Amino acid sequence: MNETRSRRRQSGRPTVNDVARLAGCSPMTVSRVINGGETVREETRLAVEAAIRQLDYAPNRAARSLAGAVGLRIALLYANPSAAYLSELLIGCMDAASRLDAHLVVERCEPAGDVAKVIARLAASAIDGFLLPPPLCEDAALLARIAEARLPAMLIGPGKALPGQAAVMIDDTRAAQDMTRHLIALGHRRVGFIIGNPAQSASALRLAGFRDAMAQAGLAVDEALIVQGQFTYRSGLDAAAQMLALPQPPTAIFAANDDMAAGCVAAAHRCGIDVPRDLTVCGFDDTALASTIWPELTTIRQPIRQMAEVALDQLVQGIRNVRNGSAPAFGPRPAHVTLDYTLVQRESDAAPCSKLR
Amino acid sequence: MNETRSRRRQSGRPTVNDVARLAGCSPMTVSRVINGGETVREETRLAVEAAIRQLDYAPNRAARSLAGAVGLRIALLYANPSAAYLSELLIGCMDAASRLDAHLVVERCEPAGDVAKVIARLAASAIDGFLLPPPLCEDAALLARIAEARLPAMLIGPGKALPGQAAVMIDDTRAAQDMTRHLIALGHRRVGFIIGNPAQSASALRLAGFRDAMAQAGLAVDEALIVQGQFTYRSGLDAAAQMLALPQPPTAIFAANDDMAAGCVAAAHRCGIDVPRDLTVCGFDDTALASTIWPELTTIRQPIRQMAEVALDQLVQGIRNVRNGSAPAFGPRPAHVTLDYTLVQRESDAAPCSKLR
DNA sequence: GCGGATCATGGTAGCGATATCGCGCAAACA
DNA sequence: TGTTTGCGCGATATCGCTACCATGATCCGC
Repeated sequence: MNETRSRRRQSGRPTVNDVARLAGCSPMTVSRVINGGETVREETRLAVEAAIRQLDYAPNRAARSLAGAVGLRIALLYANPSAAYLSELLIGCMDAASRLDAHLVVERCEPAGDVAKVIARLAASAIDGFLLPPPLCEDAALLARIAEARLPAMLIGPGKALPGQAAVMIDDTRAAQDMTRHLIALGHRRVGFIIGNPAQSASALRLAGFRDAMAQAGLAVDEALIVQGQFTYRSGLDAAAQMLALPQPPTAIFAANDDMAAGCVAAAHRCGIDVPRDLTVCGFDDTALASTIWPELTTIRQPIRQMAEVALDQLVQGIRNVRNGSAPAFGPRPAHVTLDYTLVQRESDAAPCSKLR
Repeated sequence: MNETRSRRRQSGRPTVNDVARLAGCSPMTVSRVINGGETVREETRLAVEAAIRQLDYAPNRAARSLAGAVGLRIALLYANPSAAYLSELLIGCMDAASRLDAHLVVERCEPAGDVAKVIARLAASAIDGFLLPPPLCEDAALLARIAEARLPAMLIGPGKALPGQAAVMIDDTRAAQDMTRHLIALGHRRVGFIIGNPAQSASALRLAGFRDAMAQAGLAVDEALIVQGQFTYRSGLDAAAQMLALPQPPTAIFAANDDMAAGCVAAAHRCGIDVPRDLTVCGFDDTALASTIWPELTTIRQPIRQMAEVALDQLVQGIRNVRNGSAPAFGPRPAHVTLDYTLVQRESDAAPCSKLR
């Protein structure tokens, strides 16, 4: 009767018992090996590991969490619904969450709102950690509340690496440098720059990258061609209008994000200036807008999905390490992870038009 | 010893047993009630439901799936990465999925690609049903493959209700009527319309709504003011340019989606026409673009999130009903669900300017 | 009015893993 | 030598729920 396996058996997947039998030990020992067991002889461990490999065994999640391994609940907070960013983020997080067997709680959280209440509620509902995409990852009040609740957080794409805060990001400065070099390589000499919202530190980094690259190419930067924006379409439109009204307008404008770049294109069209023939415009972020408008924008793409995955990986691993005692407290151990971006060339850039040079 | 509750007890959460005790029945009956029990007396069901509410009981996911309730895997296929739409959709689906304890598999699927292969792979990986947002919900080849695999699908926002296909949608015709009436109420008489991509049936419905409302108001429609578009920014730009070049241009343009409306605004600005002072422009869908550009678009918002939730609800319930035998096969029982839309008034509309009248 | 179908419900046995004990056995101590 | 650790490991008891029968009750047709 033992050999007539219950038909309830969900799938042909091997179980701890199968592994144990093959390894010649008890299921308990198998479990110990799997969970970073400490008191297992090397020899035994190897046998178990071999058995696991041989059977292609993978622990059953449901059983594991039922048996006491409390579930891991991660809150993904978001504020600025830059939808393109959010959807990529969500997809990355969902993938990682299902892989890591963590439960993802997605919640909107406006910085202007009652942040403390949101955190308190989440903390009370047994949340184990936070994932904070921009602009939340730079919200000091929010970070303080989370720290008070003694909960770990992982920052996604903050401009600046905050000490003591684990983060996944790209190198904004270098990306801006690359884009600037790209413009210079096209032949542009008078290049304008529209700065992003000063409250987000990525703005300063992108500006610095721009200045660096210009300086390295031995090009002087006309301060009249560096205009403050706010990351909004409208601010880009205004900034571009201002630059194009100059006696000697730029032949290219690098906007610190796509929304502002789209505004630039609109401003140019209003002045009867063709993009990219008479003016090159490029953005940053590669949001949906970049490939919606016409001409489609040359921009910098962040690997948002991958960033989300890495962030969740790190967060979950950190929390598990604390739980099983192999780490005293959640700390940014691998500290900050920096991933690669891509320069996406589309249709909004070209060599400068001779008549405007 | 029975009263010294095991310290392994994960949380203070109530269990089926608690509910059963309170309801005066066995845990088994509680389980039946929860899972759309069929053979449960009305009286008993009510008692159980009352107990569940009183204890604020919620089934334990892990236990449920461990106990043999095979997991429900739903594939959400998407193609056109209109990011705004996608992120709303994802959030709605995730909410519903976590509530219903279904596993969501999100996958990109280009209609141009090898659809058959994608479906085959998914079907092989034990997918139980599909969620199809536009434009996939109108892809006949895709629907045929899914039908061949004998898997249920739920359409989200198809223009037309396809017989035999369960769907969640809004009334496109009525929404277009409402928007048109709104324009008429503002005083517009010469109203242009940009048709969407002819491959999506929503296009025809929106056009029909426009014509209906105009006719009802006793206004003649100048066929020169009805231009074919493609749902893209560029097509909207071209269509608007064409209309504005007419000897007697419209005072308002209703574009069948936001991208095209944004193109209209750009075309107007290029001609030195101010929006909304000299020209009213409105869109449809309320994607992120609508509130990104300037002026922000007056448009129609679909309750995408809610649509996603309803779709998943229906799909999961349908599948569970088939599984537990209370339905012979997945069928569009509540058939088509139609949800309400909202007319979002922003800054791109105004009463017609007298000088252009 | 009786056998057999159908219904509403309960008892029991797991699903696959881990928590908790406790047992041997070796090294370390008194 | 007797006792105390401590380590490596196994037996057992759940975790919360549902599948699978078994049960008694009601209902039907002949």
